[in-house]
Amino acid sequence: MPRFYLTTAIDYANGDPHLGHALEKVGADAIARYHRLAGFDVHFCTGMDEHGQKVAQTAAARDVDPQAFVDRIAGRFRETWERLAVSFDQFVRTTDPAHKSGVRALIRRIADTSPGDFYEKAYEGWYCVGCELFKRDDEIVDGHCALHPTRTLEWTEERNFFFRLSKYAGFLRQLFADRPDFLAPESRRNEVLSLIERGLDDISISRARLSWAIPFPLAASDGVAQGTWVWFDALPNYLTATGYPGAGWKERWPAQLHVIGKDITRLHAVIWPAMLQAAEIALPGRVWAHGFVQLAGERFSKSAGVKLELGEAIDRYGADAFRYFLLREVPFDADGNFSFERFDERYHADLANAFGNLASRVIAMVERYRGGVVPRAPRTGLDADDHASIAAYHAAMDGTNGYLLHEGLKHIWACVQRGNEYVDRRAPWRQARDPVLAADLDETLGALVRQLARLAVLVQPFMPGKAAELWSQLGGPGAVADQRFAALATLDPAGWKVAKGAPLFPKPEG
RNA sequence: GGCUGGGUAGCUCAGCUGGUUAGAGCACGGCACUCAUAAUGCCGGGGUCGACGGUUCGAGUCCGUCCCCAGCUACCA
Repeated sequence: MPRFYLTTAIDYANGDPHLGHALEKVGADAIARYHRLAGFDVHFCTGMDEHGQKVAQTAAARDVDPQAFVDRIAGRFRETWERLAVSFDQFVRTTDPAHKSGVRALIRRIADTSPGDFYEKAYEGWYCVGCELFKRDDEIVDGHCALHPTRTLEWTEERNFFFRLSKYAGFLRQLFADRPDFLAPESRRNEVLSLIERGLDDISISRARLSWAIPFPLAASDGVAQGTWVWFDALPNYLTATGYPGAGWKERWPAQLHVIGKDITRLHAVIWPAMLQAAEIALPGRVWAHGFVQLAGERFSKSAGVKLELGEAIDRYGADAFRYFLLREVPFDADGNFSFERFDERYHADLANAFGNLASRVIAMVERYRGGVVPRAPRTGLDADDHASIAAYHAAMDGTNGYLLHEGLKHIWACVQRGNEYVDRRAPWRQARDPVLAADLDETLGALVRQLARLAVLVQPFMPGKAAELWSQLGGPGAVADQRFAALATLDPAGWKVAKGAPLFPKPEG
């Protein structure tokens, strides 16, 4: 069975999960579930980035131990993803002992494999004891730190380790030439290409005085202990999650796909490949940079003040509808908007009226006209037309053209629309009135249940809960999650016993 | 400041190498149907295609200038 190891970005443990985090996790989950249905042996990894000055400061401000603080945040993220049915197989945390030792092993390996890629350099500047940070000129007001005007700034020198990123410009240029699909969508790829052409600077990768960090494994010449700076701490999580450098890590690595936000493209498409190359470790297959959700047209990000209670949005119609809305409304290769007005519209139009009601009317007619048993029936034009839509669905979902989840949903809904048209055109209630038309009625109902069974599978990556409900109402064997796309063309529900349940997408009264 | 992408119906968008009356979904209006969550199907109204100028027999579709939005990036501080 082909393997498919995919990851999401790990989120910074400095606040609660929000809509932006949710888009990425839900999108990656749809990709993961899609690949399971396509027959891949999927490993889906997500997690938390828990070190750094900000975390330490926030924890201190609340008078708690940093580890206790991140434990609590990580718990809230996990709970949120579970509530959203994100089917991760692994939840990595950068404070995990295994991650920490993996990072140190990776750094030592680079030092061994590519001696000279790490070097020490002195850095000097104004240091604020209050912030425990060097300050840029624009952060200094009247000779004092803007945040700590009562403290005096100290002109300080410290030695840090640097990574010779500049050395890898040629390698990266070659990488992007050889593997045009390494980074997508194309707009992101072009940005990174121009970045590389402009030239790359070496990056600083350790900090003295950084206490809440993985101890940097190489000794500085001045004897001052260094903490590992973010690049070499967070990025390797994808690798350490495989157990690196322990036995068996190569069975999972390299990852087939990193799903990230467009704001961290540079880290994943430039720094990360260079790090791996320096260690002579295989590169991941692809990096996919999704866009952002905006709220009422305003930029929504970890630091922005624009907020929306995630719980409130999920509670409105449930996790499945929330997942559907996000992935349908926000193009997965660009930005999109979230609004409750739009959410309500789509819930009613797409889910309740079109999809839910199609299931409802078809199942009701099978019960009423055929005692609940799906009649044996020949294939029809409905099947043929649907298969064209299904081909388009795969083209949007399987990665060959990127991961255009919104397009995938669009093609599923073309089937839904076709199903409703078919019902009206065939008018099974009329066929039911005339015994001479019994075979026609069988054909109509058989075609429709066949379509619903297909739809349950196609929609499963997006709405796993509702897909299972529908599958169960149809009387399908086993679990919908265990179905395979390959078997869809020959899927035949003849003989299944349907049982109409509660509406799939009930409308709130009023 | 530079670079990239974009500005098309109320909303979200499609319109390939220029060619008859500019399309889809949602929203809105009318008709049909009654199996269904008063759901569905059909028909329809609605757009100076960011602005101005140009090329052409003919331009959302090409060229120039400008305005606006988003992203990447630089410099100053």
